[in-house]
Amino acid sequence: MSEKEIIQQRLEKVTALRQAGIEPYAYQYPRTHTAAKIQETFARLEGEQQSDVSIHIPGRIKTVRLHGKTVFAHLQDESGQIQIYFRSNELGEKRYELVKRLDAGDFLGVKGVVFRTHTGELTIRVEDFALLSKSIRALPEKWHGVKDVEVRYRQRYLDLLSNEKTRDVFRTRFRIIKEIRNFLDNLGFTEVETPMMQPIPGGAAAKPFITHHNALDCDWFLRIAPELFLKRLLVGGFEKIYELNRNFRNEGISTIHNPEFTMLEIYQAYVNGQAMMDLTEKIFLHLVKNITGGIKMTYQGQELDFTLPWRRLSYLEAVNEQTGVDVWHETAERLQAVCREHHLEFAENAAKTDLVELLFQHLVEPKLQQPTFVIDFPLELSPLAKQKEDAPELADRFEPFIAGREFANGFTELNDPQEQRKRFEKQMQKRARGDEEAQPMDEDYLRALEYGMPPAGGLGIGIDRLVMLLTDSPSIRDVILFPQLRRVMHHETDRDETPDTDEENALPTQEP
RNA sequence: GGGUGCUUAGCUCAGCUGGUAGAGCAGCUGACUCUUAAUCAGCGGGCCACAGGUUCGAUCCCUGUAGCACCCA
Repeated sequence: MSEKEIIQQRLEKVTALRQAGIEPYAYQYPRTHTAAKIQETFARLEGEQQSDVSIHIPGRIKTVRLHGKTVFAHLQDESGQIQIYFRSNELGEKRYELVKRLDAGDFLGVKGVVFRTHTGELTIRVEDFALLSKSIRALPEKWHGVKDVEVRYRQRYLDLLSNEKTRDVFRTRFRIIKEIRNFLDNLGFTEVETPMMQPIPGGAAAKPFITHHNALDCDWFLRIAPELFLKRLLVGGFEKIYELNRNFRNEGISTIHNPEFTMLEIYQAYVNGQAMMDLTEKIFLHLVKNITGGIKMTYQGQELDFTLPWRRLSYLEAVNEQTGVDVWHETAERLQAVCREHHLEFAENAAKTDLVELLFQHLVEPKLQQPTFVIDFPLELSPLAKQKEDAPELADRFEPFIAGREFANGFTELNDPQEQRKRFEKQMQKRARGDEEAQPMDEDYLRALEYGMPPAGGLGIGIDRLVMLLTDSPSIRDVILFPQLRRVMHHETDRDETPDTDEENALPTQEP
């Protein structure tokens, strides 16, 4: 039977139910127990015993096994599954006829007593039931679930309702986020909110998404980072703050990049980058212990050891070691030659630091499997970070790498407004040379610094990659509920059913 | 942006050297009052992603397009 015919048939069931005086889409159902609660409460029920009182439980029918005068089915709710058992002689012929018309996928509420079957499974002997919502499409295959990755991402609800593992990953994701908030709140940090729509997209090296404000007739940008606004809050007197929310970057999509992603940024007044490095270790250790249960864990078959302290590695020394060249003191020509040796492409006008960064990304990063802090980045790559006290060409900055990936970025915040202005000017020169990711001048931010910003440490942690790590997921799409995919116009079946409407009318519009 | 691969029933998948399509699940009919991937007997269900080309004939070969995946930039 084709999909269309199944839908047609189920719609006929809906009509038939209404004619019989039964509303197939209910408003509510009382719940005394969840599936997990039943398993827990009646765990010691044995033999002919059954619960003294009737319980009520709503859920979705996952499987149905029809046996003439009896029916077994499994009901699934958020907590798990419970078997339910219908008997013709207990329900009466008329009610039993309705049971036989139920489909996998329907939401059902049942009232009954709990007992254990001969094969030992806790089961509800149904005394009464109510249809809560009629499903008119066939559920994914009960044994394999949805496998097609495209369906899993585009119709995540099917993935969630048919694959236990997917539910687990997202439960863990939201537990991680909650755990981070608890951890920071306990340390006295305040969670704040700053603009998602910004007049100047700053705080990171990335291309922004552009949006348009109609009333003001001007372009705004979806933020690539909240950094510059959070530091304005330091100027305003906040001392320990964090923001945990979405950033948007207009870049390619890959297994570790989604155009919108979740970022945690933390700022603390009166401490330096070293303090933020300590905080990074504490946060990671806390999460690894809480989520995986130990201090060592496995990611994609590789064991990772989070025992403190993590290895510290100088950025330049690491590149020197991998290239066998003292990169900082070489000419651009020599660095270009080294890049070519390793088959790395670069722009003809690339600055020396860009070439060194290229070498770092391709030769050093893949080697950093065990948790490692890379420290002392070139200042030119760090326009918002303070210089190292004893090495002004370097930034007082660090990035932790795990499994060959960057997980965070932190530094002592630059609070000298004159120096910050110079850094912006240098970025503007890069922009003029065609570097679209160089950071634009932000006069409003400079003015804030001129009023005085306390010394402070800052830290940003990419939450999606962190969740990938802790759930052993190979792709960022596995940890984002609705990852960004290309637009598909309409499904074949939807097209004929959709009435002809003007494209404009189909879009939601805001009332004046 | 470049390369490679995938797209067959609602779902999970077969399909040989080019001869017009198969299974299991789900669905429908029937049997069955402790089943659990229930079982047994039967029946339906396909624009083989889309558009061209080659051929007497294309799910299969060629070209293009779309979506997805992986690798590279």
